[in-house]
Amino acid sequence: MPELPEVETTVKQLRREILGRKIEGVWSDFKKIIKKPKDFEEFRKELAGKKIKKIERRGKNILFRLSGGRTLLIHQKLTGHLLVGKWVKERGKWRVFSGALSEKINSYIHLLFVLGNGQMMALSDLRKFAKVELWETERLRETKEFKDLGPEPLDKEFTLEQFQESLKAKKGKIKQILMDQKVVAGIGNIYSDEILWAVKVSPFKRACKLSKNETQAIYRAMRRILSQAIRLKGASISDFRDIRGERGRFDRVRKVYQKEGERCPRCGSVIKRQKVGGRSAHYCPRCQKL
DNA sequence: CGAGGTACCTGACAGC
DNA sequence: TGCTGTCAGGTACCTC
Repeated sequence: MPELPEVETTVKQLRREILGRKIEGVWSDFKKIIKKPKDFEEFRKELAGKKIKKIERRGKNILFRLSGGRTLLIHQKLTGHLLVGKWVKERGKWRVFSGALSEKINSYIHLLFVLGNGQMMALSDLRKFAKVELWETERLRETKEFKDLGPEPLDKEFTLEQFQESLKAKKGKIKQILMDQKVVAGIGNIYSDEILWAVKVSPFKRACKLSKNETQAIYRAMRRILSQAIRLKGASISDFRDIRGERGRFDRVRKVYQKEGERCPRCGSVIKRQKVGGRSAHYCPRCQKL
């Protein structure tokens, strides 16, 4: 899935394109993607006529604040991405009619919101892991998932002291801790690898064993790299696209993620890949010693 | 509580 | 050409 920078890119572009629009209709060929309400007809009825008043990001979640006190939540998981344009269906596939520039045919559109002017917002999702939920805004705030979400790493209020405090008691490996949405919201596999390479810390190092200097370096690199990735409109290593179907440029500057067997740009050693908690960590065995 | 496995899906790619 | 196994930006849910 898109991580924080990719979701932020999407949200910024959506604000420009569809803020203030009314949802006129909903189409889906994979209704299981809508987790709440379970019944698609109910989902369709509740959305009909709602106006998109605000679009926000919280961690990796996209929140559409709608009229009538409702919030539409979309989590894109691994391969979901939102596209804005106008499509027509031809031989079972959605073809771009207007709006999107580079994505001419998309076989993975499973949910479409008709927004008026013939404009549409589509959720394309190869692996169908994305989740879509419609909430009463107040109820959503009370959910465990939301209350448990950690601070926004780019928030001014999120201080180094806070970060140090949250790592102090963690026995887990730092890579896993960085990806734990309860510790910090929005970091996933790409950016955790890139952050740790930047500060020469092993992904296997226990969070509680980090020195003050290391923690500070991670904190700073986290903010720097995420901001840089947002400026570059995210990473399109797999199939993330922005809402016009265009690729992000972070993958051009990444140093280790999915670069197993290549040379470390800093010391020339061969980049290794090793599992950490079920995910692949990519790192330089020389720069990032345990 | 934490750690680890599995489930949810589809597709690309390597090796036989 | 197929078949098999592995891997893929995430997270929920289960068991121990």
